[in-house]
Amino acid sequence: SPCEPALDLVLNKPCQAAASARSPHDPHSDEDTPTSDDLEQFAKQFKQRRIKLGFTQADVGLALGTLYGNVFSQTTICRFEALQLSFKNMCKLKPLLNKWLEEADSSTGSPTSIDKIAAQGRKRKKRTSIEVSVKGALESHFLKCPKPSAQEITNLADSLQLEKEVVRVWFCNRRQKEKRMTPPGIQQQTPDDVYSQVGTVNSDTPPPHHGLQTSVQ
DNA sequence: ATGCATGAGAG
DNA sequence: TCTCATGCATA
Repeated sequence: SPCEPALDLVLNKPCQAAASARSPHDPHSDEDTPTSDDLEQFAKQFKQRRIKLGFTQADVGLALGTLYGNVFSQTTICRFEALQLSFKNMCKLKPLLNKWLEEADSSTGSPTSIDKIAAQGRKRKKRTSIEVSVKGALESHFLKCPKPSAQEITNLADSLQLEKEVVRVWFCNRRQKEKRMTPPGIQQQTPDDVYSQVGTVNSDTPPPHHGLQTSVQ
């Protein structure tokens, strides 16, 4: 079968090797590649401030547009806050959101001009809803072969009675999901869980510092 | 908050 | 065709 055990469980991690050829002590290290933890911390702080300031995710997305010309949707802001974007994407967005944040609370009540760049005419395919049982089938296939060939996609689509294109896109989206900073299949433990976990009769202490997720269940 | 989709860019 | 950034529409 054309599908081989190409289990590239290579968890995407910032390939931040050298490249930081700057002076030993950098005062304001703001223009450097942040670490996963930096992003996590920032995202949390961002969301907190955003809410305290009384803005919705959509508000922020729009503000970025009227402020820097880059409009973003509520979806993107939401995913940023939840770390559901790729590491690279997070890094790109952070500076923008950071600047908005600064301008947001220091702003002397300057009314945000509402700039609408509406109107886009493009037939968008109606979202096809995939049944749970079918999703389960796709998921199991994905675990065995995350990158099926065109032929396999066709066969799979046929057996599941779905359009080939739908299956193809499903795999693309599923792969992208794996590349998020917070991939699916991992339970985000709340700070409280950390304590309730100390009592566990377990000697082999889990990774001292989180960061890399392990396999999916 | 998230599922399925689009389109640009790379190959 | 795939990846990647991004979002409409819907749960």
